[in-house]
Amino acid sequence: MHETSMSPRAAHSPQVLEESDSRTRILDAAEELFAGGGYAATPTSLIAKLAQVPKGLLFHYFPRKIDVLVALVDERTLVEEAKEVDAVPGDPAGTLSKLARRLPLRASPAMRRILFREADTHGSVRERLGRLNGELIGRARFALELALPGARGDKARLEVAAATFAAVLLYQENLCQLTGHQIDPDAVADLIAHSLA
Amino acid sequence: MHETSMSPRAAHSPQVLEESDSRTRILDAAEELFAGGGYAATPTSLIAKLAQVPKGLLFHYFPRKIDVLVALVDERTLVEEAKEVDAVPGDPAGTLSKLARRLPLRASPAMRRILFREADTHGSVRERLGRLNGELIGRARFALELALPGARGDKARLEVAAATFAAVLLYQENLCQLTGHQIDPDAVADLIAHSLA
Amino acid sequence: MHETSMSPRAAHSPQVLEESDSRTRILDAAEELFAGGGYAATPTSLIAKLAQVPKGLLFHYFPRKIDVLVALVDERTLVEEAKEVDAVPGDPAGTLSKLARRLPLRASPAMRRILFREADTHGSVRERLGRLNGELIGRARFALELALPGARGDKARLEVAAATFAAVLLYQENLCQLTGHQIDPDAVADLIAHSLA
Amino acid sequence: MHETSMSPRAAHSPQVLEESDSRTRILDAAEELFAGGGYAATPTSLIAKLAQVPKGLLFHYFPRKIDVLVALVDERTLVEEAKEVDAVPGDPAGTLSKLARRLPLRASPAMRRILFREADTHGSVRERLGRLNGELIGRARFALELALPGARGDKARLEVAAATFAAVLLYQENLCQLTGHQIDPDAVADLIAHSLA
DNA sequence: GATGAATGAGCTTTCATTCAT
DNA sequence: TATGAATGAAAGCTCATTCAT
Repeated sequence: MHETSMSPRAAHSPQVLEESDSRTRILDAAEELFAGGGYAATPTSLIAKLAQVPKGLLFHYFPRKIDVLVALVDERTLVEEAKEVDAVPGDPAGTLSKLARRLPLRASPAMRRILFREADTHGSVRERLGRLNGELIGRARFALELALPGARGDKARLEVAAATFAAVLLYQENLCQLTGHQIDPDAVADLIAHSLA
Repeated sequence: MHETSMSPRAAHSPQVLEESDSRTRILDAAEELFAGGGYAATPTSLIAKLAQVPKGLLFHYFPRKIDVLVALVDERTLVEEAKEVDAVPGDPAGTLSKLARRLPLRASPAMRRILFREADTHGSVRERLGRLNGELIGRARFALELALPGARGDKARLEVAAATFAAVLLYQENLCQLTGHQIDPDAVADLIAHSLA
Repeated sequence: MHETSMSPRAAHSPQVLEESDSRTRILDAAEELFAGGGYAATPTSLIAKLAQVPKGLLFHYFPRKIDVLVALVDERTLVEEAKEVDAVPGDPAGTLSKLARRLPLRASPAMRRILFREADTHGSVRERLGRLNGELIGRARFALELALPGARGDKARLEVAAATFAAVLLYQENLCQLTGHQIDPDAVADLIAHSLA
Repeated sequence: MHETSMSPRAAHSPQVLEESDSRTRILDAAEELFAGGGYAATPTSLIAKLAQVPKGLLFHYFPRKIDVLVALVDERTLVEEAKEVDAVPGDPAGTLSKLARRLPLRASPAMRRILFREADTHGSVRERLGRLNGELIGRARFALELALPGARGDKARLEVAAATFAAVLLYQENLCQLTGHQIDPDAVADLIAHSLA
């Protein structure tokens, strides 16, 4: 409806998904391929082919291959400030469950897989992974503090609980699928809540 | 019977010890390099150089590069049957702590890093990672069952506790060091024990 | 009279001086870069960047890269007719010294370096280098004839003297600086004068 | 005689010219091409083709393209110590002429052309050119000292004469052929001898 | 005139793998 | 079993040149 009524030049307007700009298509392709086969094993030629751009254009935007990975990490793993944590006082299990459900923050599963795989190869990736992990722990800690207003458990135990929950969340998504072992975040939330009771 | 030394002779003659055989040195080098930079980013020439063997010899033992990885996974990630779990009835926290301290099973930290990184690339690696994870969970479950003879918590909760503990152990070793966030396994053991009380 | 500004208009309007026109800036940049790294090793993109013009504009003025070199040679190595040679009769040494001091003719040191380097690659460059060399020899010969009115030495010896002086002048500038060996043109002028005495 | 009596493997022995080893053929090809078109404008693929070796082998011997140039300079521009200079006392002109005829030292004309062209691009090349020039001047000075035992001219003038002769020799070979202007070294030797008389 | 994204051929280099010895 | 020269496909990257705006 919109497309036909606009103009013959509508094909070039940004809202037409099929024709998103080249740079974005390159990053899309790279995200998919890096997540699937790893950075080192993905030739730039394959990225270009999947993105349907000539190989030279890839290097127009990203002078070196590593710049594609860096751009991906810079632009697609933004860890937004935890504006509001949806905590339910007196219900730490439910609070953690809610947190788990909002997890993606702004990094797709593919991006998180990339962060894990390439972390020890490239400094900037490692730093982002650290930030993501830190933010997740911080958010879990904050949520638990709100959910347990009495501050019943000591600080240290809260910290451990937050780190454990973060570990399960990141671990499960990135690796349990590889092994086939599933962990139900809600059950873990429940477990942790019990331990703080 | 012996899996690392093929010839009984080599294993016994003392002077061979210092000049460990070429095949072993190749695997040692590959383990180090694959863990450090990843399989795809490690040239066979570098493996040969680090192992101090000529390039041709590497291909004598391992006709294709992938065979080095497969051999590594086959020979250096053996998950031994949990013959005995050192459980202390009535002390689930201590029991888990003991389990954590014996974790290496028979896969070195380097090998575990390799398993994680290359899991989604090579089927045989993925399968091993699954086995390792499964074995760890199973052992944690069994340990907890022994430590809590009354079977106080229901089966499902025990399972979640075991999976959570396994997740933290593997997560921390493989990724916390990358991010700098430390998790104390003993504190997690304590946390989980509390949740089962 | 004015050699750099082709159009009288540009030469007179004051505001144009600081923003010298794009074409000139391109040639300035190319002269510097070709002299420094050689024609083949200098990318057009670098010329454009140094000239602070967009890449496309360079190809607007010079459709092919080689046209930049040709324009440089055409416009910046003009060998002017030897209108007047400042000869001092009876003082061949002083006459040659004067000639040496006016050497630049109208080719900068950078342009002469370019002529030497690219001579065997591009015909038009080679031809210019030949003209420059010929003109220099001719001028030296003429100067010596004027300085030695008696025509004491035979013609052939005068010719050799002129060629030797030209060789030293061109050689010294283009290569002595590379090797660090200095030749004082005045001393050579003196030497040659003696040989003709 | 030797070849046939040695063994069937004689075909691989070094004295069979037709089958000189790959590394030498690569350097031969590079010398020819670098002298002709310049280092930067010569693709490694062309070197390999002319040398009749696969492209990969070139990089087996010379990991980077520049290493070919460096090897050429290292191995084919040896400046031998001037053991004996063939000086004729009382005949400086003849002495210089003799020197000129032995000029090649051990750098072929092609190698000398390469030294000149690539001198300002690569430090090691520049250094060799400097050494070559210095050695030539030194030899000319020494020859003149022997030829003029009375040390009639002062030291400084001898030095200038030596430098001038060296300049003409190097200049003529590398550049006069480009421009077509010939300088007869014997005539220059004569000229210089006169100036020292 | 001015602009910079787009293009693809070609460049240097890497690398797994082979093979004669 | 041991060796390293040999091989060529493919990788990352460069670059002159075009072209729509």
